[in-house]
Formats: sequence, C-alpha cells, structure tokens
Amino acid sequence: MAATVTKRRARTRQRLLDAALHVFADEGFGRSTVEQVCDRAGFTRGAFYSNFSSLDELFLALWEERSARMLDDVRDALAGIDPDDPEAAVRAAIDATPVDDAWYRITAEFTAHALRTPGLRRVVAAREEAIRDAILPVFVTALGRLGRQVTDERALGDALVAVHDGTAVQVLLQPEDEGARTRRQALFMNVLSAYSTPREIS
Amino acid sequence: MAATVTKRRARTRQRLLDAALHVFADEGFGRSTVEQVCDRAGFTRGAFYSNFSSLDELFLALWEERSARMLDDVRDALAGIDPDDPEAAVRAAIDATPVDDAWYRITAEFTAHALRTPGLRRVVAAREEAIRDAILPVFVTALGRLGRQVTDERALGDALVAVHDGTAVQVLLQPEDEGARTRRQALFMNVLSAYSTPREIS
DNA sequence: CCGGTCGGATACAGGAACGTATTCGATACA
DNA sequence: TGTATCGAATACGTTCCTGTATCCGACCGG
Repeated sequence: MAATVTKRRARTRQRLLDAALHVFADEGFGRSTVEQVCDRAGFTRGAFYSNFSSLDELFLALWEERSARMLDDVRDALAGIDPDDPEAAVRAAIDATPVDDAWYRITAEFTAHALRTPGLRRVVAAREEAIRDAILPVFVTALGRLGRQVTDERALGDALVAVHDGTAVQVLLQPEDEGARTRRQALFMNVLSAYSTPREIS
Repeated sequence: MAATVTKRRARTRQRLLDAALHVFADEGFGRSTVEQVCDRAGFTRGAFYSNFSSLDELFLALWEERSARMLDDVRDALAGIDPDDPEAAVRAAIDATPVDDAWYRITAEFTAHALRTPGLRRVVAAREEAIRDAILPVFVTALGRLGRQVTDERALGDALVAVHDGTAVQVLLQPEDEGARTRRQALFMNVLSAYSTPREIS
C-alpha cells in the first residue's frame, strides 16, 4: 500500500516544516541552517535531503502551506460571521486576520526574498490577491446591510490589505502602546466608509 | 593631525557601507557574508574587522545612515513645496517618499531583524516616529490651506505611514500594473480627507 | 514467513566563513 | 628626514555546514 509509505514521508515532512517555522522565526531565514531545522525536528540531515533539495525549497513550501492555511482560517472565520449585525461583523472580520509576530517576520523576509526572485514574486502576488478576494465579499455584504454601496471593489480590497500590512508593523513595533491597535481599528473603519457611499433608496 | 587619519578610516568605512547596501539588497542580509561585502568594497576582511565588530553592527550602522539620509531627503523635498497650491503640495509630498525596490528589501529584513532583537525594536520605532513627525506638518498645513482641520494628528500620521508601507509592497509586487500606483495615490487622498473636516468659518 | 523496497541514519570529505594575531606600508608630526 | 602610530593586508587555525554515498531497519506485498 503506497499510501502508508507516503504517510510516513508526509509526517516527517510536516515535522520538518513545523520545526522550520520556529527556526526561521527565531533566527531569520537567512541565518538558518539545515542542521538547525533538523535538530529541532528531531531528524538528521539525511532525512532532510530525502524530503527537500534545499532550504530555499523548504522555505517556499512552508510559506505556501502556512499562508494557504491562514487564508482558510480567514475564510472560516468570515463564514461564521453574523451578517445581521453588520457592525460586529466588520469588527470580527478585522480581527480575523490576527497580527502574529513570528509569522510577520517570516512573511516579511519571504516577501523580500520574492522581490529579488522573479519566479517567486508572482507567487506572492497571487496569494495576496487570493487573500484580498476572500476578505472583500464579507465587507461588501456587511456594508450592504448598513445601507452602503462599495464604489470600487478592487480599490477597497487593495486598501484593506495595505492597511492591514502597514498597521501590523506598527502594532508589533509598539506592543506596549495599546493606542496603536485602536488607531488600526479606526483606520479600517475610515477606509471602509471612504470606499462606500450611502445607497439611495430606489 | 588626527583628522586626516580619521579621514582615511571614514573613507573605507563608507565604502564598506556602500558595498554592503548592494550586497544586502542582492543576497539578503541573512545570506550575506563579511567576505562578500569586502570583495565588493575592494578590501580585505582585516579592514572590515578594523571598522566593525560584526555584520550585525554594520547592518545597524547602514540602516541608521540610510534611513536618516532618507529622512533628510524627505524634509528637503517637503521644504521646497509651494503651500499656495495645496493640491500639488499633497501630491508632491506623497511622491517625496519614493518606492525603492532595493531599499524596501533591506528595511523589510531589518524590521524583521529588529522585531526579534529587543534593543533594535525601539530604534526602528523611534525612526518611524521621526518620519511621521517630519511628514505630518506638511500635510496638516496643506490641508489647512484647503480649509480643512485635522482632527487627530497622531492618528493621521500613523495612518499615512501605514498606508505608505502597505501600498509600497503592492506597487513593488506588481510593477507592471500601473493601477497599483493610482490606487495608492487615491488611498492617500481618502485618508487625508477622512482624518480632517471642513473648518467652519469663525 | 520472506524478500524487496522505501526512508531515515550514518559517515565522509570538502569547502566556506569566521575571528585573531601579526606584519607591513603609509601618513602625520617633530 | 626620521620616527612613531595608525590602519589595512596577510596568514593562520578553527568551527560550522554542506551534500553525497552508503548502510540499516521497518514495513510492504506475496
């Protein structure tokens, strides 16, 4: 049964990925070594090279897996939102994309890495679009329930993502300053209202 | 004359910093080595260790120097703005902080690095505040000339920085898409109007 | 119960980068 | 011009990491 064999492979592969997440977060991707990842995962380098051909490959695999999972989480969180309470819905949607320190570090480095690797740039861009498209409809319908019409969906989507990314850094840089989070919330609200208009009753 | 001696030191120090900028941009800070920097600068490792004690130290020095210079450039650009044409002033102010590929990569990595190094976190946060404080008055006065009053300056400052950072990534990720730049501009405008109100004539 | 295959462990050699201790040349000053 | 000093070059030993080639055990099908 080939599936069982694959199952074993998949498990060590997964453990390597999980270990890498922490190593990259702690040391930075650039400063991480194959050995560190293996030590943390409880494997030898032999196992590593039997699963990946290089750290770069693992890095890509890790980023794709985690960002896809995060996208799913966001989708789930958004799906569970009560659209009859639009105010709360918006608030919940904003909270759905948490500001995670370790993950931010990894994506920041990966984005930088992608910007100097043409092939990867498109991968990142595509995932960013996917996130935008997943988030957008929730806000559009929530705003709709509030009697507001989104004027330019694409623009709103980009704006939300940009605001999320930009404010995340600020929040992380000043963990003691609770005001940063508040201003973040406010900025989201302002953008939402700036990109929508009260719908005239037909 | 001690100054002459210092002058020599300063020159090689500067050449090392310049070389490091390119190496870091090309390879990423994490993947860069002392040797690469020295090769590019035309020095040996001996010269390096006579000027810096580690790559980390150079990285910090480089970032401080360049970000301070960038801050000065922004100040200069803003100083040359004609406040009698507020619309153009705002536009010019937005353009004053250019979206530079190589520099973005370096700051992204440095920020990530700073987030895992407590001492550096404050340094980055402080510089970010300085940038905010330098930019803010220009927008406030420009809005003033347009008859608008800024409601919460701190919030506006943070929002502008966040929008700048967040949209910069998008612009860099999609260099072919001219729309990204346009939406960036629009988002700035929207934020400016969201954080200010028409001033009633007293 | 037995051979075959798959996957992780082991072992090896090579190379890359580090940091230091020392040398050598150039520059400043008397 | 001679000399002291400063700064970059050289040379060294060491550590760490890489990647591959091989081995061994476990699980599979028959």
